Amino acid sequence: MPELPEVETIRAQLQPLLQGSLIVSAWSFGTPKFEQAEHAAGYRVIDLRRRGKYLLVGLADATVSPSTVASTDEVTRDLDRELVIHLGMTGKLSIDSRPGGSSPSKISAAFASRTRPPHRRAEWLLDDGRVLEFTDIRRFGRIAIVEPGGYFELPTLHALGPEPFSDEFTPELLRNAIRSSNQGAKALLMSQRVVAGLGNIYVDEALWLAGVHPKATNITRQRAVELRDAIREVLESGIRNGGTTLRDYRDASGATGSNQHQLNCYGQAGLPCVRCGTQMKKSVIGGRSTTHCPLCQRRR
DNA sequence: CGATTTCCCTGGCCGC
DNA sequence: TGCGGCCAGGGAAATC
Repeated sequence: MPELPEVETIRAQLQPLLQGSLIVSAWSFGTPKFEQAEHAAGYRVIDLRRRGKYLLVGLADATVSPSTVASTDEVTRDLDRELVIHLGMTGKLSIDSRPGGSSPSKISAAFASRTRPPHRRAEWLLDDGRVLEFTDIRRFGRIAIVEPGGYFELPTLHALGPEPFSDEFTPELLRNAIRSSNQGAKALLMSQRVVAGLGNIYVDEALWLAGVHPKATNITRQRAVELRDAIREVLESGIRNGGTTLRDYRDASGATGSNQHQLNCYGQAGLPCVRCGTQMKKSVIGGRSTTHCPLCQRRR
């Protein structure tokens, strides 16, 4: 279940490997959620950015000189398209570096006749013969080609809240959102509208760390500061540890993360709270399994 | 309009 | 060993 730290880990790995590469050909599984991958053919990769759990691959027309690419910073400019990739539950990105042939035509022919594993959903052939591969067992992922910044086709990305590490993400924003909704803290944080990038694991961890009940609809100013800080802390931990691998998650090199060893709340139902010893309780919120400590996370 | 529920998918796991 | 049933869950659509 790739959340912000997992996507950021993958982004950081792929950025130096993909920046400047020309996508000469593309293949997709052919279903609506993946078929737009094919529209990336003929574009050059300018940069890799991330918004929440979305990976944004900046593309420019193939006529753009690769030498101009190296000088681009993270500011979005001179992009002709964006390739949007969401990993869903089981999405993985990898690069096959095997030589695809000795000439461009042989490379293309090899790509066209390539055998693909059962869960491959998209592939992009690069001009040096490498192949960027997208594999997604459960097909909860999503690939789209959009005009730069034109996210209306992807409602969650379109209405995405601020990045958790940005100055825009303030305790006041958090507090106002929680107080002005009946949804409860967890459901709100899961919606991506208040802050971007949290999923089931890191939400449970952040609420536990800050001592906020998952269904809280009110929160003091002080606790809003603590929750803001807790969100940043659990995400930083996730990034530092290369992501959380419970079952499926692998980074772009196929390696597991190690943040699963740092979890204090997610998956701990029935076990004693590591902070106070009270038995952790399981519930269901918005169809997602939820764990919290009834003592540390009281409703107020 | 906001909140809640359902659905999409597949593999792993459990009990019989 | 085989098999039915259940669980996991992000986001979009349907429904309340």
